[in-house]
Amino acid sequence: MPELPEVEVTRLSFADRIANAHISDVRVGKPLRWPLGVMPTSLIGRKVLGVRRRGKYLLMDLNQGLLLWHLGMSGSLSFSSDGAIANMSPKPHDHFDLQTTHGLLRLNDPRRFGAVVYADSEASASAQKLLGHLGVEPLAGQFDLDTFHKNLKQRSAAIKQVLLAGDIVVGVGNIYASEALFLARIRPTVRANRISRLRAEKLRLAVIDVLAHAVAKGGSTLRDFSNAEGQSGYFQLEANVYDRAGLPCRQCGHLIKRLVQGQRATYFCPVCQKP
DNA sequence: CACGGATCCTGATGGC
DNA sequence: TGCCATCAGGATCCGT
Repeated sequence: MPELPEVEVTRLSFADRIANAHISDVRVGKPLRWPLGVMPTSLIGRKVLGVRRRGKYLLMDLNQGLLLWHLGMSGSLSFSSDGAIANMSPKPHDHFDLQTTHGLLRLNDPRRFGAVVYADSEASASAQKLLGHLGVEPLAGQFDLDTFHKNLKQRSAAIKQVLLAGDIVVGVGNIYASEALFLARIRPTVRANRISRLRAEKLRLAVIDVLAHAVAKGGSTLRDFSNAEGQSGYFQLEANVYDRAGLPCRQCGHLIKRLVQGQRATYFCPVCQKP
């Protein structure tokens, strides 16, 4: 479900409200992608210091250790400060509850590709196994052209798949990869190491632009996205190419094409986007 | 070490 | 209406 913008919007919707809360209970539902890595009851009494984001992970700092949250393909978080949701019994796909003195943080994830993982510190092996290989943050001023272009030159895979891999720059998922490549006018099948410095700069700016814009719009192109306050689902950002196979390009009118790369759908305009 | 494919799981959708 | 195949926002593991 979530790419970087959805994760960030989710974070913004509850981080302030949960800060300084104390964990009063933990409920674990069906197994998620990875085990929690600690006895759930051992978290009771700890204090939530804040919530950061790294790529598509949310990092919840506790006064001792931290929790890493990932929403996978179909996950979403809800947080209720009042008692309304706090008293609601879990629905079938509610697989993790963090009850705090400020409210209930609940993970709903039908496909269970998401996870909540405890780590003693961000530098610990369990955290680094998940975070250690991640690329730079695109919206934190660390995403510079020299490094980006140098990294692209070392990769022979298609640029779409290199973006998705997340080890050069994080947060670009399947929707925004197609959208960014459209904005940069680059064909998704172009090998990364064949991209000129000039085109790498266009792509860098396109990635920043599409992600920042989606965060600012408070949501995304996702049909069923809702933040942790339950505000949902407006399709605010109009996709240029994603899920538009057979429809006319908004720029030139030619028909958008769909192809499959690494078992993932890719959409592009064969006229606007050059090999 | 980078690449391509298989894999985890459930629900929605479309064709017949 | 039922059944089956296909597809879906992610990321890891494995063989090459």
